[in-house]
Amino acid sequence: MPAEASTSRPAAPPLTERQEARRRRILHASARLAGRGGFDAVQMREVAESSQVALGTLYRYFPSKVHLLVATMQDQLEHMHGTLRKRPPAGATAAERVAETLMRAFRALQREPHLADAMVRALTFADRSVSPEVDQVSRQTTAIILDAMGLADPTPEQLSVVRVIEHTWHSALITWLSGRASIAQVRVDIETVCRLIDLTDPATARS
Amino acid sequence: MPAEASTSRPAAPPLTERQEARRRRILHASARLAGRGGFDAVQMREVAESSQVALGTLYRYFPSKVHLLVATMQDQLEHMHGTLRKRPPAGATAAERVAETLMRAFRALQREPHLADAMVRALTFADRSVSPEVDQVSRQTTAIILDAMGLADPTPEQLSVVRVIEHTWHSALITWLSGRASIAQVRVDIETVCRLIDLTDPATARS
DNA sequence: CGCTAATCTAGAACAAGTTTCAGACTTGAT
DNA sequence: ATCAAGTCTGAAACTTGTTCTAGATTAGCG
Repeated sequence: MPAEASTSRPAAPPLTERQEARRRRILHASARLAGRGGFDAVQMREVAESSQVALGTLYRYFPSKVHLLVATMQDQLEHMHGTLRKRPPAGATAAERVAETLMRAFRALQREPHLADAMVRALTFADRSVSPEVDQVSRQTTAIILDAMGLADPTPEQLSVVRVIEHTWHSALITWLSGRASIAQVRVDIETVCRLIDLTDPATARS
Repeated sequence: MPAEASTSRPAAPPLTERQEARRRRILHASARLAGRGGFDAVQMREVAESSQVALGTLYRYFPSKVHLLVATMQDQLEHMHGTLRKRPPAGATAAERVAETLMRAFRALQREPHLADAMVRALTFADRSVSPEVDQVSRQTTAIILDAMGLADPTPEQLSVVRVIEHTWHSALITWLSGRASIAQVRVDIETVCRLIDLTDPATARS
């Protein structure tokens, strides 16, 4: 499977400038509303009005609220990945670096808990019709973790470890967002799951 | 914190027989509809009609669709735990037994993928207002895993491992349900995360 | 039994996601 | 410049979760 081709739909027609601008306005409005009351505060009519676009147009760009929020998350993740590239984690072992990276992301989310709520809820609530977009988010997250590990071409075993880390990351986030786990618990759980890394291949520790 | 008291609301008034029967009918209808089309197929009006109860009554018993589906999951989990007790897993190590238990549960869910979809989506979509109920499900799951490990009083470290396993379990289930991961991948991920068990305390292996 | 409070019912009403449609506007090609 | 095809708009309609109300029923109690 080709690396880039798989991230774009069958043949995404290129957007004109005005269309690109509309798309931006929509994503911006979505993030703004989400930053206020979370998932419920992102109301499609309000997003449309706020981004100066007709409701029908909003649905042409994003076929559902979940699509919209997942796209919003893609947007935010790109930011995050960029930021992380600039100041890479400094831990000695791969496990430490991944844990540090995730905790850094976690602190960023803590600053915008409502936005985090909207994005994560959308992500886990997404059904099959959103699979390509969710998958894209997953790939992006995988890339961030592999970056932190300093791995270029992981073994299937290591990929499984990365998936388990992502599982833990998403689910721990949810339990925190819904008030069922403390920040401390999330940290401990992240550190716990990161131990799997050195278990799989202690050689990645120093490199 | 008291063991039993925390699972029941401030003072759950005892239900009369007819009320108990209504509650059963509702849960049964919910599971039946979920078994067909999953989350979307569980429509409150239809649940009400199907269980011969007025819509308002349904909402008195379960204050939202998510509450209803989480309660449905509690119901199913009890079944499952009972079944598991009768034929406990036979692995040599704690990790093997937990993996076997989860895979058994997974196979059960595969038989009713739509029901699984409805329950898991509800679980992860639940907001703070459903926390007590979701927490109850979480405790039940924890109990099942600790049972499989053969642990009576776990350390905080071990509890973190169990939480990570639960995180992985839920999230892996979601990726499978939304068609983004294969059954084989789920198995591998479960086995991967279970390795954390022996890492924490190899002594639990035989017991 | 007869009363009172709580519960249940049928149905309307409301809220927000989604769909639809007729007409106005853009875009790209000729 | 002009035409056809595609896109955008505004507004109404539809769907399903949720709330509300007025009246009927039931449960518990003296």
